[in-house]
Amino acid sequence: MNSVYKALADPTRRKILELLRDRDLSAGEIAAHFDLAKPTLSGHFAVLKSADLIQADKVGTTITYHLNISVLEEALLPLINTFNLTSPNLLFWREDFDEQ
Amino acid sequence: MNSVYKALADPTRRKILELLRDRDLSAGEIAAHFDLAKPTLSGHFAVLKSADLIQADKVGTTITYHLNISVLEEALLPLINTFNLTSPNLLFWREDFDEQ
DNA sequence: TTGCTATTTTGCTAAATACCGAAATAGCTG
DNA sequence: CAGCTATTTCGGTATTTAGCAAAATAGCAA
Repeated sequence: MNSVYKALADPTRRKILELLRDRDLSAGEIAAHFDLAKPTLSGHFAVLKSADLIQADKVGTTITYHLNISVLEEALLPLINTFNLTSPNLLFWREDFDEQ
Repeated sequence: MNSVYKALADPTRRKILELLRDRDLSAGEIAAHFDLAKPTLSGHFAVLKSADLIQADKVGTTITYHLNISVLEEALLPLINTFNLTSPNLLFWREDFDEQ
């Protein structure tokens, strides 16, 4: 998932994801956390959307963004697994589970 | 930390890291895996080095690159922890590191 | 020394990216 | 309808990036 890694390369976008971890936020609420113009943030939303990392839900004139955490997981776990970045027990446990 | 994410944003560099996971490789050996000119690869090595993701050891005329896995860990674990990316069921989605 | 090998540095494009202000879109309300 | 709000799209610039060929560096060996 190259688009996910590209999306994560920018600190503003990582911060947006972090904000959305706590709760869904509108574009304006997110923009309030940054010293950047709204069109700039809108561009970041588009990058995150095209990587499928966030989802937009429009109600009236407000667009609420929601974190798509499973996409982040799907993209990063291959990396984590390739480099054994977590305890190997996890994989062990999973294999045990499989046998049942 | 930002430099690590920037380094990971390019698929060629992710592939280089993946190659170095198995064993240390010289610049030329790495270059043989790609259809890119050597100066281009050399530029990628420089990016990975400045992110401290790899280490260069020169013996004679050969430069051998070594993966600095702890730097990758240190950079990614905050992300993994922030988003609680360790649920074991997701190991089902394991796929080749840079597939698509 | 000369030549060969491994690799980087230089100098240059083309493409991508981040940013902004202004304009456009779209929904709401009086 | 007109005006207000939320957000995006448009058009532009400045910076960064990925790529290459050619030149430079550096070690080795005849």
